[in-house]
Amino acid sequence: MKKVDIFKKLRSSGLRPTKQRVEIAKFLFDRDTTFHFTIESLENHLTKKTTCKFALATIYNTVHAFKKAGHLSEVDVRGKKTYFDTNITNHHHFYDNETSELIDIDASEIVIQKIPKAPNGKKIKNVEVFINLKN
Amino acid sequence: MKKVDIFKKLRSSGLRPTKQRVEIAKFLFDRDTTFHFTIESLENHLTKKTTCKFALATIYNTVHAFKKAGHLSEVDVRGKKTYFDTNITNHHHFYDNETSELIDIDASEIVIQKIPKAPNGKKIKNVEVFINLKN
DNA sequence: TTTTTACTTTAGAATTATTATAAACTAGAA
DNA sequence: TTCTAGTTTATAATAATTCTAAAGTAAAAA
Repeated sequence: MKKVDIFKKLRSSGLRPTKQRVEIAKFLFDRDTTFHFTIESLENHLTKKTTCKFALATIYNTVHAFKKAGHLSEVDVRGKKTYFDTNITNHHHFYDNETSELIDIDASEIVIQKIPKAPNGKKIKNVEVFINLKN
Repeated sequence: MKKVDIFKKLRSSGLRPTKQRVEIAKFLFDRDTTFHFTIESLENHLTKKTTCKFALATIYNTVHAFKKAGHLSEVDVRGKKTYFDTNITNHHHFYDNETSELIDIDASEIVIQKIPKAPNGKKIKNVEVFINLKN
């Protein structure tokens, strides 16, 4: 992923490229592997590794705008904090309870042989597999 | 499930059978099908359908004691509220985003053919399948 | 380039779900 | 019946998140 894409991400999310937003986008999208984070972990990084100031609200707003635009997905993890994922493809997760770490599993790595059909007038939107790990 | 079990549930959770706890246990366990709830939905029912008073803390404490004793399980659902399930067997869920409703799927209804092996020194604790529904 | 306007950031307040606290109450043992 | 340990309760505290309104800034208009 190239740096130039960052501005595309911002534009397509309806966001002006301010200092803060560029730093957030750079950190989230200018990387090769997918990345899992919480607002808290993102804030820690930003305040440590960049020179500019970040209000929490700015981080929340920017992350939500990216999510709304489809550049980030949200992962359901037991607990209070919301986890986000830069991988927006259909995929699954390992979750390590000891370290609270998420690991992506490519959709092709899991094959489901049998699945119940959706109830009444409903359809299946997507299937998420969550594999809890232990030591 | 019979009413007599309720006292067993309470005892095995280390709880004295107070008015409030008996009502909660009766509502949760004296039923044929599994039940999904949040603390809020449980409180709504209890205040409407019973004569005794419930402090929120009592509901939280009782539900957590049941969970700790293994009489309730927790379900990961996107959102702020914690969902509980009276089905403590290994099973899966449909989730209807429109109605915020959970529906149990028996473990035997889903067969997984291919699954990645756990990373490094980790083992698979359990596999949860979450099927999102749409209209 | 300057002005203007609409969008942004920010600190702090508000909200929501949950947990902790400490005083008044109660079940069950003695 | 009395006593003691466990309970309920209202309220405060905490944690994550969202809201707000004033001060700041990017980009369009002049």
